[in-house]
Amino acid sequence: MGEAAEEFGGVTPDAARRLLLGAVEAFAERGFHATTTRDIAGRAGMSPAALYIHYRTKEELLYQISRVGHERAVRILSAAAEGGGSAAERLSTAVRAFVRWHAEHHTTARVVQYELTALGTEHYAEIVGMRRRTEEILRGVLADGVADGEFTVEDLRGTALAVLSLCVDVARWFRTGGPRTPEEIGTLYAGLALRMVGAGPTRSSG
Amino acid sequence: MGEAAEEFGGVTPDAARRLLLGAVEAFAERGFHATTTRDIAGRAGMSPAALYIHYRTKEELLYQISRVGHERAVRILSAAAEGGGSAAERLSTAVRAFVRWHAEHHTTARVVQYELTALGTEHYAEIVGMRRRTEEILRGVLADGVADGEFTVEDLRGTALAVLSLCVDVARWFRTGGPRTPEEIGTLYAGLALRMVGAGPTRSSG
DNA sequence: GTCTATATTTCGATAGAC
DNA sequence: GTCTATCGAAATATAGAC
Repeated sequence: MGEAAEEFGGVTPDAARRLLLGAVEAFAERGFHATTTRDIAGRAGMSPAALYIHYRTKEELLYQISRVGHERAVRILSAAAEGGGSAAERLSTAVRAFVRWHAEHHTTARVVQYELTALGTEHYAEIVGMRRRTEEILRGVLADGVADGEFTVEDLRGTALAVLSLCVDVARWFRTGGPRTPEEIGTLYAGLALRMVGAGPTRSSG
Repeated sequence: MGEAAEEFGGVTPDAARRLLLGAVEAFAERGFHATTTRDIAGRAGMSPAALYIHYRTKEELLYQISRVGHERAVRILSAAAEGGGSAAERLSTAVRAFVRWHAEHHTTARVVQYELTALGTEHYAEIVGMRRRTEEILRGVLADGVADGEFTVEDLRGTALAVLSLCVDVARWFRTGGPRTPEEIGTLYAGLALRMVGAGPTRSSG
């Protein structure tokens, strides 16, 4: 199927997982509102009615995708950001891992990052809370680097947001089979992020 | 109404412009597929049927918004990128202007940047062509800077795409009344872009 | 050009057999 | 737990009066 299988491997029963994977693909291709429950059920090899045995509404499918995806994204970012090493090393590792996830799991990531607004009010609020945590984690690394004198950043909040923008947007344009591997993009972006905070390798000025 | 009025001021007759402005607002808030023609007509103070006097389909509204918006965005970027000065000056001016437009006209920009996939096949192809031009313009500035020795960039294509990601993503998160003005974000991002190409002011290494 | 009224289609979700 | 069949609502787009 797709690279989304890895994210939702723990979902049971089997039919519920197949429906979730079908929904990820469909939402990523067409968007939540343009996707029909018939389409989702069809991708899972089931009748339209079968969807409602495992999920109460179409929105609940989006919520589960969004929740599990955000949990994974936060975990990946925090594992790198709160690991060992200098602020520069942690920033580099965090951006590389975060970007790599957005490229490798671009189908899931696209839904996670760009279909938020289709969530119901309460689900939306919950997800927004997780996204705030994401910003805080990255801002913490930048603050550490500034305190250490490793980074030169005037607008901490704005720069952290910019680095996140860079990472997240990978999900929008990445296509499997393109000229760069997820690993290569991760390495490129880690270098760009270091430069953005004033810690990157610069030219030998001329 | 909104900041979109400026973009579409030249559209006549009056009813056609009001419908376009209503569509921009609705598409930006809910997305193309979640927006009803009744909603658009309602925002324009008209009946649902009146829409079809001025536009053949809902998709044609999106196409007009997308076309005019992309034309404006390309013009803003190219005016700065192909102006005078060093590569660093042109990059700085281009990013500042491009970001500022995405912030000031975030409603239009959100539709322009994130509702592309709802376009019909032929319209989509036309818009993709304009977006390729956008990438080429920015890549040209970066190439100039590398040739001059002003910039240090290994992956020209990847770095140009990253700078564009940064600019475009402003339309996703910007809210009027937030802590920063469009001008301030433009200045911040111009500095970040310079750093990304190895031309930014860096710390006095310790 | 704009309205009221509606044709036609399609969608999300449910009922009931198995 | 899955299916066939379908309900009721809502959508895009059109018809015809004014």
